Amino acid sequence: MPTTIKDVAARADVSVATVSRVLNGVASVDPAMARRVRAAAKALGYEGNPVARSLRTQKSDLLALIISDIGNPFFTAVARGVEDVAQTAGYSVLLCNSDEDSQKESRYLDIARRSMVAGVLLSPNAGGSDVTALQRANIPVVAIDRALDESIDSVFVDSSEGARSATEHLLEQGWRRPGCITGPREADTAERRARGFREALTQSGTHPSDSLIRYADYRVAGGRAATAELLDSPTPPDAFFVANSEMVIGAIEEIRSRGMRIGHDIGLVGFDDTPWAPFVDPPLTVIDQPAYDIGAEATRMLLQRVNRASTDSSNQTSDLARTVLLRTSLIVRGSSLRRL
Amino acid sequence: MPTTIKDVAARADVSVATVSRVLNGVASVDPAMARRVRAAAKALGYEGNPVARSLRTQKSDLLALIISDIGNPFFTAVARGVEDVAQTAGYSVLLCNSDEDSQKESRYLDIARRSMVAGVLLSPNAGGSDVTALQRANIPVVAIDRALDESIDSVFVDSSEGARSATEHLLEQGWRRPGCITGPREADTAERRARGFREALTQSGTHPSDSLIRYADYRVAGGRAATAELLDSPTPPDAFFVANSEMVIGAIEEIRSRGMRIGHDIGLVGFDDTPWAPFVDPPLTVIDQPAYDIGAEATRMLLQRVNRASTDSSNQTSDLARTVLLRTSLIVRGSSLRRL
DNA sequence: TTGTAAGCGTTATCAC
DNA sequence: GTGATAACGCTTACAA
Repeated sequence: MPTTIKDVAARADVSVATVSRVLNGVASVDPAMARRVRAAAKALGYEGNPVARSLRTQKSDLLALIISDIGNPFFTAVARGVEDVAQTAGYSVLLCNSDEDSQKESRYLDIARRSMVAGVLLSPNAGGSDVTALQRANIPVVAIDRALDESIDSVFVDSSEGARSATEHLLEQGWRRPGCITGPREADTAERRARGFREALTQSGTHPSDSLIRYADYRVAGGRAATAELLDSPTPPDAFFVANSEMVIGAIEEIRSRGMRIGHDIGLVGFDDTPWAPFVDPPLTVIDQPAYDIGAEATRMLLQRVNRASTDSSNQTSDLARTVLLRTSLIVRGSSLRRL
Repeated sequence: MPTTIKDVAARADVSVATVSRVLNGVASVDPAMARRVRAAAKALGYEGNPVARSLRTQKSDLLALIISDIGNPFFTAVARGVEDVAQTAGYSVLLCNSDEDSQKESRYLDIARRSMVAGVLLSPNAGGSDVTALQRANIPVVAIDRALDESIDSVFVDSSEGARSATEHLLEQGWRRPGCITGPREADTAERRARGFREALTQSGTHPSDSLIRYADYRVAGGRAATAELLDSPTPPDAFFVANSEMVIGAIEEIRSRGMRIGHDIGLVGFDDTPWAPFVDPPLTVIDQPAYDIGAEATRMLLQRVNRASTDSSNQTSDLARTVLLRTSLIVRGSSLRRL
């Protein structure tokens, strides 16, 4: 039986209304009384009941972060950024892993809404996510990593630029026929990365044949299968740009299993830096995303909306949605170099 | 304005009490009425308000999982196991990252309690965690990865056995002077792993000098510093057993920076398998923990407590705490082999 | 079997 | 400036 506001009121010999006012710093109360209240609250170790408060105010100090793959270091870095900013602003983060499963995702979206979270950060499922219920409930949403729709704030990197610079780098190193393994067709990041790949090829005067591109599932196994397919094609690529850090593991597996040597017979560039990238043999060249910053920035945007939503009772959808595009960077290591 | 129980009652032309009874399947109600209620609920898309329910029942269908490092693949695998079991049982998981910071941890512990979660899964902070408030509130706790205290259910692996087999393996491979880099003194896993290391040495007839053991912080940088120290000592080790997957990255960094070759000049065994362990140069030998199973099993234990706590009103601390010890396995790859 | 009503712990709207 | 009190949406005695 935790201390309630009643206990505090009784001890301070004031009404519960006054206690609430003092503790929330709303309206003005007699300084002496305020002191009594604060003393009583402290003495009793009063903490307040967030559930009751939520029921009454119809909101909480919880943020939901729904990510599509908790095993992906990119998302854990995002989560850190989110958490740091949220924490500082007095919010806590409910972290949900949808595992790229749209059923799980919509379940979590439901829970978030019904639990009256203050806002939702979402890395949308490849299939596209339905956030209309959230919008109807006036709960702000910010999309992370992938775009959602025009009415939703988003934070992500310029995927096609990243892909382009990866591919250009491969060509500069003397690889003749780069291939591309990207994510599922439904994911806009996958399309953008494929597009950047094509652009680089076109710009270099090569025709970007679709036979050099494979759409996989952003998973290790999918990456491996796609690599095998490409390698088995009549005119196999001599280098790969692989669009995330899970699939690149699969690519490495497959290449190794065929006895080919990365950095000699095959060039390789991944997407997303990881702690282990420097230690694989040879060290992995990657396109790095500022994952922490993505999380932090998205949370800042979300909290802006949250605050506006509470002040202004009007529907926030009237505001224009903002999109923040962060830059990737190329980190050159051994896997993309061409040693003969 | 979501549908409330009142709306359903009005539409079905019954009292709210009846609606509640039908939807919760408690007590018996007239079948015809029940049908009407269900129809109304469906028509209105009634979902129920978990916050109101929690306030009334003083519990929720949320589980809190507080882990000490979200960047560590071991914990993300644990999280997957937790989530799968929880999901199946109709619970959702609030995932919190304490980042090995006891302030953050106790903050999350507080939030969990005050949010009336049904139970808490905790990978205790190295410094030891205070869960007495949770126990007072009758919220079951299960410790993961590290032991907490005798009154708390726990699930973890036999750390000293794992460390012993790692060290024995190193000796069998012909390394003469294995060193050990373990976690912080306050973490019982760190002590246990150091103990296993010592035992293996003793058993082989060597005296396990403390100068071969370093306590670090389970982080990359700490692992690197400890490796450097050991390597700089008057009689440096020729092999390392490193007690987690973060620190082993630091160890590899340091060894490389000195131009030493793992698997030739230096042997190496890590703790925890990771997706990239097969690809570092040379592939990393590790002690593998069944992380997913740890999460799943811990959640099963927790849910047992949760159900008992709700049925039985007596204090659950009277039951004996259970400890489940899972087994590690040695995965031999190149880093522990001794090629001359 | 069903309905009425009392809470759960807050906040917010009133009168005073 | 302060205190009753209604309301948030639900569950659960207790009556009927």
